[in-house]
Amino acid sequence: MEKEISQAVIRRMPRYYRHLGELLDDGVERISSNELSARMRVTASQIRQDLNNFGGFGQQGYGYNVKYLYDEIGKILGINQQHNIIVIGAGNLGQALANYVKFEKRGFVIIGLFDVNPAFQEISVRGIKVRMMDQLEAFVKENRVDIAALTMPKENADEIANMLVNLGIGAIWNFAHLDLELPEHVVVENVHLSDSLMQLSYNIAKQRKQRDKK
Amino acid sequence: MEKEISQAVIRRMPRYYRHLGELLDDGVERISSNELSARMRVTASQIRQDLNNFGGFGQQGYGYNVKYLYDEIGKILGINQQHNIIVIGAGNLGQALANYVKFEKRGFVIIGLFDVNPAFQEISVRGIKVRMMDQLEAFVKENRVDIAALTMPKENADEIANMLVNLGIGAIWNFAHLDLELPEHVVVENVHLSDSLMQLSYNIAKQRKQRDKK
DNA sequence: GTCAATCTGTGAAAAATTTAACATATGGTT
DNA sequence: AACCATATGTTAAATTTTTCACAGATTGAC
Repeated sequence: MEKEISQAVIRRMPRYYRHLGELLDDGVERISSNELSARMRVTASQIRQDLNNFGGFGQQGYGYNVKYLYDEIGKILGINQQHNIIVIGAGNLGQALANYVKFEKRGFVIIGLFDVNPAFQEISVRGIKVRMMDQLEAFVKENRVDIAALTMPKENADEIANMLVNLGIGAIWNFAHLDLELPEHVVVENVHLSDSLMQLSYNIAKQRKQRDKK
Repeated sequence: MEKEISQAVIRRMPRYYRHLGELLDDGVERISSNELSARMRVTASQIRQDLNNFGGFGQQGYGYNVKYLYDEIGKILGINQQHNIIVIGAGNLGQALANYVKFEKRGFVIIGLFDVNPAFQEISVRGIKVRMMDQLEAFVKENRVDIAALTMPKENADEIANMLVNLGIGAIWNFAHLDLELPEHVVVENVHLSDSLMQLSYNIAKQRKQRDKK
């Protein structure tokens, strides 16, 4: 009889994880929801509510043990287990992801990098050679792939995403600027940079209006 | 007496804009909230409520004129005016942003690219030479810069962000993996890729649980 | 020109999320 | 050992967000 935890809560968890990691690096051993609240600019109540969705990690009169809470949130987010990632699209963005060392510390390992452009065959990123798309199917069948990151142009993204799903891949990290049409059971996380930029643009205009009013 | 429009609504607007753009490309002239609802997998009611925050763009018995609505949302998002962007950090991610031609169509123009690493001085992206950080201040004073995109490592991100704000830049597109500490009036849009990846990771675990239960 | 079908804009209801409030447990101090 | 300050977990209230429902406007068919 587990209650579903809302995505609103899940979206906040990585941020808690990040701040706790920073506290850990700074040698802080314990923290109260109030202190964390001041640091993160959210209400202490929200922090306690969020955490209590997963269990009581704190102690009355003491607060939270930073290391313990950090580890627990890590488990919740599935960081305790390895995730193998392939990146489809070896342009700058694909290479940026492949280069990002920090991901590996969290168990996210880039095991393959694919592109249609033969020019990329020359390139290898952190020891991973760029493979051509016609090798994709064989690769996926030979290796466990948990996540496919789509960093290619949107034109054929939907087609390739469906192909990947048919090959058994259950999760897509989508950077292509479109909404993928995929079966229910596939987990999709979108990173729409242009959407983000437009939100920024809106808020710039809003801020200007507020300023001019004064 | 304007009511504040919630960020929840604003986050959805670029998605409407994107879908309307696709419809426009497909030559669709009009669309009802119901049709759009089916396409976008959100309720028709939400679409109508969202749009009505900004005004009545539709017509009873007819629906919405795609071109008109597209343009209106563009205006709302501030896409009708040019935004000059500088990118701090000329690594793969910075280059990816600088290379992304589509942004320019929406009025987002990358006018400068900066890095601390002298090795990048050789590189230029779409005609933009990478400048060294010591030229940043002069550049910002000579050019109107609306947005600074931070694509450098987190270590000095906060310091540089504050420097940029002191130079008069009012908006930060932050890709560094930390929460910036900036004055109230600065508009910040975060793109935390590792947060996104962790959310994906959580949802993968959740999906596995659901599947195994059956 | 009339009428049925369509579809928006909007007020109200329902649901979800956030914040407040507090009972109760723990730690540290004297 | 007793007591006060601290701080969680949790229930309840407040707020926000989403969905429902429908009056009224418009279109298109005949």
